[in-house]
Amino acid sequence: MIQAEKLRMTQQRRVILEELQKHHTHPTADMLYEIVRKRLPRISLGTVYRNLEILTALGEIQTLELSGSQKRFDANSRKHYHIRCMHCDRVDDAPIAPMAQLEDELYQATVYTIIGHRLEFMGLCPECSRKQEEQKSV
Amino acid sequence: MIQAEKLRMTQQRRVILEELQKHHTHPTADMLYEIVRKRLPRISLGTVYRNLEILTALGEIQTLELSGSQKRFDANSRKHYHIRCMHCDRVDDAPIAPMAQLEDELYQATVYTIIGHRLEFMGLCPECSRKQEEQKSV
DNA sequence: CTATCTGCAAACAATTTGCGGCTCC
DNA sequence: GGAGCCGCAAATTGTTTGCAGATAG
Repeated sequence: MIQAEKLRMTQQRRVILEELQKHHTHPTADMLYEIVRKRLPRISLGTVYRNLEILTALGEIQTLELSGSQKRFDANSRKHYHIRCMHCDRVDDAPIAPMAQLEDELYQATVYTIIGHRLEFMGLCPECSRKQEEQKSV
Repeated sequence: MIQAEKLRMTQQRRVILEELQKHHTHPTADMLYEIVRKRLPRISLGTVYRNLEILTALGEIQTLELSGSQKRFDANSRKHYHIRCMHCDRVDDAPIAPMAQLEDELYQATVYTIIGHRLEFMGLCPECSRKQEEQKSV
């Protein structure tokens, strides 16, 4: 259990949060590590992981478990959906509102107590769509 | 690229498929390994992984990338949603039909070419719901 | 001061892979 | 007979953790 009042605002924690807020690319831990390293060259990947976990527990950011082998991090902690490019792994916000009513549909049908849902779209980003079109026409 | 006509039906491959078809628990690779080991004690975990990958490529089964650190496998290769118990990690089919119209909603709003979506529900299974109720009343 | 935090390196967990021998067709 | 497969063990990948020294408040 993390107690907010015991936390310090270290240089590392502040820079990690600032850089995540700046980048809207939903970076993985190691991508963010490379970004943060430009400002704090001696930071370690372990510190990045530790702080991302703490910031998530505080509700400052959110940890995304999308398909793919790596977690992604998002400075926007409000509920929203994502779309991922199946070709280059780019992740963007899906511009549609969360649909709580999806859970209502299940409510009568399941023996589970429903707590939430995750919706993720798969597709091709504009760049990869274009490349694929070029392929076809050859 | 896997070519179906070059594949053999080995004992291992057949038993892995049979056991996955028997169990509707959406097992992880190591759970299935333990199950299959009762019939083929000398099988290796690597063989289980290799065959699950091949059977997925053939469309015989599907690999589920739900939240959590391990992949799950499902002998039902048709599109359907799942619900996972946040407490004990049990996974069941979510008894509602796939909603292709979710993708229509995004269609006009995004610059992506939409190819599909994944929807996963989180909740508490009956056993864990009950246990939590008991906790409260203490 | 001192509890919390960091860098480092080792540990861990899930999955993948190289290899030499085996087996299905 | 030989391409495809297996068991085994080592490698890889992403993430977590133990520890001794550093630092925020």
